[in-house]
Amino acid sequence: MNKRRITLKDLSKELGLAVSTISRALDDHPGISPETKERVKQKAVELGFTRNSIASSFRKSKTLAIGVIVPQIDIHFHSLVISGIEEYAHKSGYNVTIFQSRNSFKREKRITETLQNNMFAGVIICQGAETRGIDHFKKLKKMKMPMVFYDRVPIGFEANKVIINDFESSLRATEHLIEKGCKNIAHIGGPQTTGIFKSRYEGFRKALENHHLEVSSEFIQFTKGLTYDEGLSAARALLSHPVKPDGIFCSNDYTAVSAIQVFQKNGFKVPDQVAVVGFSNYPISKIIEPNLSSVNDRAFEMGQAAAKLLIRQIEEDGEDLIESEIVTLKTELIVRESSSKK
Amino acid sequence: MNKRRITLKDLSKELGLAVSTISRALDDHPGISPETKERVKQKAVELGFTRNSIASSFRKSKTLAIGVIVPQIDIHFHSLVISGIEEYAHKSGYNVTIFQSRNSFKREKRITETLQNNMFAGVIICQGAETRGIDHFKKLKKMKMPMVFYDRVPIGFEANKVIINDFESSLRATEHLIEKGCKNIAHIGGPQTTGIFKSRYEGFRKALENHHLEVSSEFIQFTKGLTYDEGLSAARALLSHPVKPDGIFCSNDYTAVSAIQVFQKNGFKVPDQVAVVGFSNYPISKIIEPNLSSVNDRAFEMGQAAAKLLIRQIEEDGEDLIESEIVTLKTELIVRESSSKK
DNA sequence: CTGAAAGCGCTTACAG
DNA sequence: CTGAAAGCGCTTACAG
Repeated sequence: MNKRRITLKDLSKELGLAVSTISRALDDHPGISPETKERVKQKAVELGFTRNSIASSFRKSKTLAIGVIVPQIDIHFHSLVISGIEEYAHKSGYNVTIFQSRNSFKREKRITETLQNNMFAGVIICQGAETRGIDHFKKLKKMKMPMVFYDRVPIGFEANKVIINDFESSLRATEHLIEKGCKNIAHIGGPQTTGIFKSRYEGFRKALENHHLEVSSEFIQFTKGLTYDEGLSAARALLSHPVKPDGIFCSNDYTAVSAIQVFQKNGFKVPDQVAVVGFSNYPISKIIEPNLSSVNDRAFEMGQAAAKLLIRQIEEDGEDLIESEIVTLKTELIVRESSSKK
Repeated sequence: MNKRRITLKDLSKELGLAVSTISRALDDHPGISPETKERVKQKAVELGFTRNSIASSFRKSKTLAIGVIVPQIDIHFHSLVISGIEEYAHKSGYNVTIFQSRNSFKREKRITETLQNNMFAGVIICQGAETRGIDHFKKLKKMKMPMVFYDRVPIGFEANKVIINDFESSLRATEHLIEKGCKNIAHIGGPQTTGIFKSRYEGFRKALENHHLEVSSEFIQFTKGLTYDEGLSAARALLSHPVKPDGIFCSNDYTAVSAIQVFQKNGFKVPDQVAVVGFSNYPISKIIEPNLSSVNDRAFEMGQAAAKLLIRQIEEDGEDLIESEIVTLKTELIVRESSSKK
């Protein structure tokens, strides 16, 4: 037999106080005497009362739950972001519910429909790679759902966003290679249909331009998903040309590791003959030998910032002073051995 | 001005049908005529009605939310487990809310208190390293909260659990080294206060015993957290002895990578002079050179199995036929170059 | 400082 | 096949 949960009514009977008084006492409502509060709280502990937060949310028609839509949670970048979100949300009394779109547009749309059911106070979203159109986001916006996007954000859609400056970060990373004396710098990049990878490529180009360096088209290797295996192929392609690069800027760390390994295996010294810089500062950058220089993309802080922005929006509640805000986090180039030429 | 959400009552007025009929029609209740169902559903779409699931949960006093307590979500093993949980839960119509204990016992206790508020239909838990006692779990159990533990599970507490056979897996991994001809096998292990790491060590011991091999205490290196850096120290300690190991079994992949690097740097050939096997089959095992042999710990499947077990328990609802169940997943030793001696 | 009462939006047992 | 009504547990505006 299931024991029934203790309710306010039970406490009310036990203590001979009105249900409303009990509720207020537990809330530390100002107009309740300290003695009463004490009695009520003691009894609540004694009977093992916990407020039914479903009933409470229902009555107040607001919840303390945040939804997060990510392409895939077991990608380190995303799990770090979620960790940051959870950290900040937890401090503020919110729960975090995760949804994986697995880069399926259909699934992403279905999730946004689920989110329209009042369960969530707000949503944090990283778009899937396959996302076409933004009607599903527009629908959420129309029903005033507080929203924050991060990393892969919809363009041409006014909303709160937390991003890093991919262009600027890549420009600086490439300039670092130039300062180290590299003249023939190659790039291993991601799909150019994705804004952030396009920006990283453009930052790379801009750095070369600023320093009047040329780059032949064979030195630009775009991959579909920046995987380790694609990185191996890209690096081999770079090696197949008569002129060899003396520096490589990669749009993530996996491909940078591939580049290091392929060049080393072919007798090149890293960093002296070819310097390599990656992007994301994954744990592997401190493990691979030589240690990999990489742009710290601030994933954890990105999560915290997104949660902060969202919760502010949830709690300011209607005073639509701010239409939307774009927070750009500062990145940092972490220089390690792979680009430390003498 | 906020538009008010559409409710059943609105549909009722629009269609001249009772609220109860609307509710049932949307539910595909058998006793409603197909024509009525059609009309109702059409109108619902037209007005953009979505059921208020808070109200529904409240009324039915059950939710479709699962809570997951993990030490830290940005550890690859846990993010993979969560991915598996989300995958299965999503298919079954459940949401997944995550909580990080960050290995703090205090935090873990606080989270279990949060979970007692009716918001969650069940919980999946991986204990924190610091957990002392199980009173907080007992409390959850007493209020009939469906629970499943995975990986680091409480001993002496009857509950559903999903685990792998750490002892057996380690025994086999060590025997693999023995079959490859290793005679002096060392071990880099985790804290022996944690059950799974103790079992891995014991599996290692058992394999040696089965083959009448001795091991000196200097060959057993326990670390606090199996980190890469601790692995480096442990490997150096192994090297500092006059007799060198010709095989190393490590309780995770990070320390295995450390071992490979330290031994290589000191002129040892891996696998020919020293063969190495890790545990967990992390992505890095396919990247490090030589590629690392490792035990696939089935993290994703563990998540799926845990979700399946939990949801079954939630939905069987009272028919307490099964007191508790322990699911043991089969692991698999993935042999790669690091242990492929000729 | 405390209480009585209404009502949030839904579901379901009961009635016809 | 459809409807009227009760009620889940809480919060809050109103009254005193």
